[in-house]
Amino acid sequence: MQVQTRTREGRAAVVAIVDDDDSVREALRNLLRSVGYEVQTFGDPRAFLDSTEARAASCLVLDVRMPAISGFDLQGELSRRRIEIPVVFMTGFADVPMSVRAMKAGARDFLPKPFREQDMLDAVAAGVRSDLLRRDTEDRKVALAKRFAQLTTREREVMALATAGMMNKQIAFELGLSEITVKIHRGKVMRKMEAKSFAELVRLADELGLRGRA
Amino acid sequence: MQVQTRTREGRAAVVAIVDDDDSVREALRNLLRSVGYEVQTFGDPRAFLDSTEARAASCLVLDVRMPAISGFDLQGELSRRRIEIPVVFMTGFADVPMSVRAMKAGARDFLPKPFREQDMLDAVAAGVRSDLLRRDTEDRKVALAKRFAQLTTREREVMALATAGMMNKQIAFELGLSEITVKIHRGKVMRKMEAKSFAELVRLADELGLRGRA
DNA sequence: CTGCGCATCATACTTTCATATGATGCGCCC
DNA sequence: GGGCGCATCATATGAAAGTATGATGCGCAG
Repeated sequence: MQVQTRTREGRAAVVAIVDDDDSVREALRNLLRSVGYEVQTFGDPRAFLDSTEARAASCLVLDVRMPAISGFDLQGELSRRRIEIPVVFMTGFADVPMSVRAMKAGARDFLPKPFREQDMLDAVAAGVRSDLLRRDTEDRKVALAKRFAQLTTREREVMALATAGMMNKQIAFELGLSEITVKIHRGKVMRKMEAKSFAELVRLADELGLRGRA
Repeated sequence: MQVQTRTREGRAAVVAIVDDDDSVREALRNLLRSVGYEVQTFGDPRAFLDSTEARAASCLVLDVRMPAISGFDLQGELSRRRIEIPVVFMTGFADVPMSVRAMKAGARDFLPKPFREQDMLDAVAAGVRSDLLRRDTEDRKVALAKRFAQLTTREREVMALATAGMMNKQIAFELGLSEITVKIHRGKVMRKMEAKSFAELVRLADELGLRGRA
C-alpha cells in the first residue's frame, strides 16, 4: 500500500522533526524518507519556529521533553501564531495526563518511545492527509480575502448589508445614500468578488465572516 | 465559584455515570450531586443505552474496563447512533495508548483512578458546557428541519435551484415549468421556511445541507 | 361523489434589481 | 494643474422578482 506523500502539485509533502536527540532525528529522517516524504530536522524548537518550514511543513513530529522549550510550549506557540500544522508527539517519559493534555491541545497523535515504525508512519500519514485538505480550504480563503481586499470601504458596507438581507432601498437609507448609488456599489461588489449570483455572494460573505454590523 | 449546572430552561443538567463498581457509582453520585447536577447511574452499559438518559444526559462519565461491554465499545455505539454526548473516561488501569485512543475517538477527558475530585468536576463542567451549546444548535436544526418538512417536493426543488443561484427563468426551464409557477413555489418556500430575505433562505439551505442536485 | 391539497398556468400590476450614459465633486499624487 | 480613483447622483431602459386573482386538472381520503 502506498500512502499519500505528495501534494496536489506533485511535490513531496514536507515532514518536520523536532528532537534534541541526534540519533532519533536521524532514525526518523531515514524512516520517513524511505516512504517518500521530504524531511526537515531541527535539534532546537526555536530553529524550527524561525524557519520557513513552520508554515511549509505538512506534519510536525515533536519530542515532548527538550531543554529550554518543551514540545508543549512549541505547540502552544504554533497555536498562538495560528499555524495549524498537525502535530504528532513522541516521548520516552510518557504518562497518561501528559498524553491527554497533548490531545486536548489538538495533537493528532501521541506515541511513547519506543514506538513501532508503522505506528509513526500511520500517524504522520493521517496528519499529512488532513493537512492537504486544510490547505485546500486555506488557499480558497486566501484567494477570497484577496478579492475582498479590492473592495473599497463603501463597497464592503454595501456587501455586508446586502448579504444581511436588506433591500437596496433600506441600505440606501442606512448609509444615507440614494438607491442608485447602492446599486452601483452592489454591481461592483459582484464583479470584484467574482460572484455569479447573489446566492453565491451570500456564501462568500459567510466564508469571510462578514456579519451583521455595518 | 459556581459552575454551570443548569440548562437554559433552569433544569439541572443531567450527568450519567456508567461503572460496574457500586462504590465508585455512589461516590461519584454524591460528588456530582453536591455541586448541583442531576445524576443517573448505571452499572451496566446496556442499561444506559436502553434508557432515555442516553439522549437526555449532558455528560457521560464512563469506566473503561467493564464486563461484556467496554467503555470504548459503548462510546463507539453512541457514535454509531449519532448520540454526541460528551464522554469523560476514567479507569484504574490506564496506559498511554488507551488514553490516546479514547481522545482520538472524541472523548472530552480521560482520568486515571484515583483522580482528584476537582479534576472530575472540571471535566464534567467542560463537557456539560459544550453540550449546552451543542443542544442550542441542535434545537435550531430540528426546528429548521420541521419547517423544511412542510415543503412539497416541488417546493424543495425550487428552493434548491434558487439557493444555488439560478434565476426563475432558468429554474422554470430546468423543471419544465412556466416562470410564473416558479414564482409561486418560491413565494411559498419563503413563507414556509419563515425566511425574511433571500439571503436568509440561502443560509437556511446551507444549514440543511441542500446542495447542487435538483 | 365531493372536498381538499397540490400543481399548473394566464393576466395584470407593482416593486425591485441591473446596467448604461453622463455628470459633479473631492482628495491625492506626480 | 491635470489626471486618477472614488463616491455621488440623475435619467432612462430593460429584466427579474413578488403578489394577487382566477382558473383547470389530478389524485386521494372521507
